[in-house]
This record gives sequence, C-alpha cells and structure tokens, in this order.
Amino acid sequence: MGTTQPETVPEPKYWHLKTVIGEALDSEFAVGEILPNERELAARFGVARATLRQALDQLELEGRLQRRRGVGTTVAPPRVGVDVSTSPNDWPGAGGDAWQAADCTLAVPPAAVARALDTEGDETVHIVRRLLVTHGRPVAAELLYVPAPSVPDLSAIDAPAGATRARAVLRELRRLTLDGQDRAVELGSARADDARELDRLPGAPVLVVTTRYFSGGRTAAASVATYRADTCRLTFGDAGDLEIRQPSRRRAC
Amino acid sequence: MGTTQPETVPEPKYWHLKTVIGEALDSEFAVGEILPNERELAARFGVARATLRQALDQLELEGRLQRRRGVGTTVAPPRVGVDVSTSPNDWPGAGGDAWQAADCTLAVPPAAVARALDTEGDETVHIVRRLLVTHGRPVAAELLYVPAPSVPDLSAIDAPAGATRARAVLRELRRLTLDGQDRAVELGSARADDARELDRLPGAPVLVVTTRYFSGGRTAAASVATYRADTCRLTFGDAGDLEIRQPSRRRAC
DNA sequence: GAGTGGTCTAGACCACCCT
DNA sequence: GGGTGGTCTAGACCACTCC
Repeated sequence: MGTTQPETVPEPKYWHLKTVIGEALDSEFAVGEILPNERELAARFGVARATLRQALDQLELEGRLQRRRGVGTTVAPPRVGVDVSTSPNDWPGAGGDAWQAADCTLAVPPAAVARALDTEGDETVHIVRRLLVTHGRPVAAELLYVPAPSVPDLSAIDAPAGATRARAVLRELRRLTLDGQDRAVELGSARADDARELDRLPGAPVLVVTTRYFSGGRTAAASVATYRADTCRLTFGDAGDLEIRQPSRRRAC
Repeated sequence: MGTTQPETVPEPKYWHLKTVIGEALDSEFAVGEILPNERELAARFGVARATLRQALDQLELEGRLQRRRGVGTTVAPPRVGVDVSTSPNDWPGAGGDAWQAADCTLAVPPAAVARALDTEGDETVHIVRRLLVTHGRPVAAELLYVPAPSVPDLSAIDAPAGATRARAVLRELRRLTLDGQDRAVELGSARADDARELDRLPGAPVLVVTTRYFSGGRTAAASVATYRADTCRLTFGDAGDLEIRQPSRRRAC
C-alpha cells in the first residue's frame, strides 16, 4: 500500500500545540479571560509541562497571552500602537508627548553610547530617565544621554537631581535648534532595572529604539528607549489603527 | 552576627550564566569563532544542559550568538543595519531598493490584511513575494498585497505568475501617484514559509513591519515584511552606523 | 558514523499572589 | 495555605551536518 504522506518531517509538538491553542484563543476565549493552569493544560494535551510551556512562550512572544506568576495566564488584548514617529524637528519632551520625566543623574555613559555621542570615554553626561505610560500601563522606559555642553546654562538650575532636574534638562535642551535625528529599532531583552519599571521579568523581550539628536553639526543628545515587545507595536506616521493579526476577537465582558 | 546581604533574592542561574558568557564573548572570543558544545559548556558551569540553553537562548535573542544544528554555536557579527526609512513618496521596488521580486500569485488575503486594504473579505488580490538579501544573507521576506483595481492594466501582461509577473505588478503600481504611507513595527515569530526563506527555524523571532500605501484616497497596497530579529536592526534616516551594544569586539581573523 | 543543536519527558523546588 | 507560573535537573531520542 502507498503512503499518503510521502516524506513527512514530523512537526514539533510544541509548534502544533501553539497552533491549536492559538486557534482556541480566537474562537473560545475572550480578552482577559483566564486559561486553565499549565499543569492542567499539559495533562489535557498529553504532553510534559515543559513542552506546553514552549508553546505558551511563543504565544506570549506574539503578544497573544499574558502570564503572571502567582496569578495565571490570561488572553492578552491586542497590542497597543505607540507612535514613535516624530516630526524631524522635535526634541524629546516637546509639545504633548506622554513621557514622564522620572529622574536625572550625572554619570559616565556606557562605551557604546559615548561613541554615539562622539564624547570621550570618561566624560560624564546628564542621564534623564523617563517612563511612558498609556492606558495606565507602563510600556516603555528611556534613558536620555545629554552631554553637559548641550545644556550650558543648567548649572544655575534649582534641583540637583530628581524629576525637577530632569525636566530642567529637557527644557534647556529645547533651546537648541534641532537639525535632524537618526533612529534604529532592534530586538533586545530587558535589563533588570528596565524590567522592574516595565512590570516584567528580567530578560523579557523588548524593542530597543535608539535615537540620536543632531544640533549644530554635533550629536547633542542620544536616547535608548526600551518598549515592551509583548504589549506594544511601534507606529510611524499615524498607523495607530493598523492591525495585522489573527482574526478579530471577542472583547472582554 | 549580621547578614551582609539583607534580603537577597537569588538571581536565576541562567541569568547569571548569560552575564558570564556574555562577558566571555567580549573578552575571549572573536566574531565567527565557535564555542564549546552545549554539553561541555553545561558541564563546565555545573548546570543542566537545559539551563545552559536558557542562557544561550537569550544571547541568541540579543543577536550575540548564532546556533546551527549539526554545526555548532558561533559568535555572531554585529547586527546589520537595514534602512527601512522610505521617502514618503516611494513605492516598493522604486529606484535602487535591494529587494528581489520572487513570485506573484492571485489569492484571497488573510482577513486582517483585507481589513487594512478596505476590501471585501472574499476579494482576491495580487500577492507579490519579495526577498531582501544583504551581504549574501537573506534578512527579510515580504508579502505585498495589491488589489486588482490598483493595477488595472495588468491583464495584458506577459507572464501569468512567477518573478516576471511580480515585477510587472510593481511596475504597474508605480504608475499611481503615492499620497503617503503608514508603518508599524512589532515582534513576531517566523511562519514556516518565512522561516525557510530566512534560513531559520519556524518560530524564530522576527521584526514584522507592516506598511500601507495610500493613493487617491484609498489604500492602494499593503505589505507585511518579516526581518530576522537576530541578525538585523531596522534603521530610519541614515542611522546605519548607529550601534548601541556591548563593548566592541575583536573581528574575525 | 560521529558530533552538533533541537525536542521532549517526569519529576522537583521556589517565588509570588490571593484569600 | 493553596495555587500559580518560574527555574532547574538528568536523563532520552531525533534531525541535521560534515567527514
């Protein structure tokens, strides 16, 4: 007798599981609904818990699940679009951006940042920490590196550190004319401090957006912003409603 | 006696391992160099192979390692910058873009794409498949969806399918005036077909760039491009040399 | 055939959240 | 205290590459 499937390469179990569960999410679950726990799901599908977790890991990476230790696994809402397109002549903190300045310190930046800033390796810069919160959830943490020469009149300013000083640095920065900017997006994993602020575990996947700000032929500032890759989608130019994903799902009740 | 560390939360082993190996990569290995195999590394660090793999998984996610089944684990070169910033009035395939048109079919698009195109659910569209190769390596695969009304004069064209027809669709598309475009970037995992073209395993992390092209008040086309997240970095506006990463490493000999 | 990374198992213990 | 997800182990077998 002939074989119906000539040369089958067996599909990994976790991959098949991911497909099955993914389809179930679309048809049988509403956003926010809680799934059976991992031990039960594993038993139900007849696999080891580690294998089931491999499937859930993927679904979480795709932003379709949300897992919280001690609580459970829930169906994630669609990713929220975060507009990262700036008019090429906007400094950070200009106009109505939703970032919250959190802190400001003076320190030597990592070597890679120093290189981007064209500063010497041991030169201290202002480091402004900001947080982006939308819909009540933290979605991004940013470090903005500002060499002292970019904000020459800062010395007389009020606060020595903290949010007040952070806002002062941003305000001083806006006095420069911005000639242009540069941007790159890549995948990374959350460092411990970012993870804490983003309410995730260290190592969680993040989208890292690095930006250089040019003024007067120099790199006047640079920023490294880490966005939660599970819950958000970076949009450029008003693509906030763009949503290419699985079939539309039922809303939470 | 007092405890020197008041309330220590033990750092996971794999996290510590990742740090240790990451530092070793910077100081003791050159790009392209092959690491000891996983069983030996696990033994050397006194952990189970699964734990070691968790650390390597992270380093691979960050683009610092490259693993190939049957071959071994090598130190990855720095991510290659791929410029995805388009002049707002450029159609895909215009001017000197490096994409290779591979194929063209006529099919009903996924529901989410149909929604983005404002077409009815059962309407067939041209689907152009393209591949982006830089430095001899495939870095991205794209599906471009073009509703038939966007390329009205296509019917008389030569080839019924294949690369020739793909180029014909792109050529016809360029006859429209492009009013603007939209863009979003998010994290995804490679589908089986994309994975094959990108020389990765299914489920590998990818950066998904979705673009809508507007013309004459309509969405004239939409594309979904998947970029290898391990090997590339999306750049906007000439940030090709921007590289915020770990300390610079030695080059391959 | 030997060696590599990829998948899978069946357990164990831990950190965290809720009640 | 009971339940959840997160970490870890010590194995096993498989798919792939290269010699």
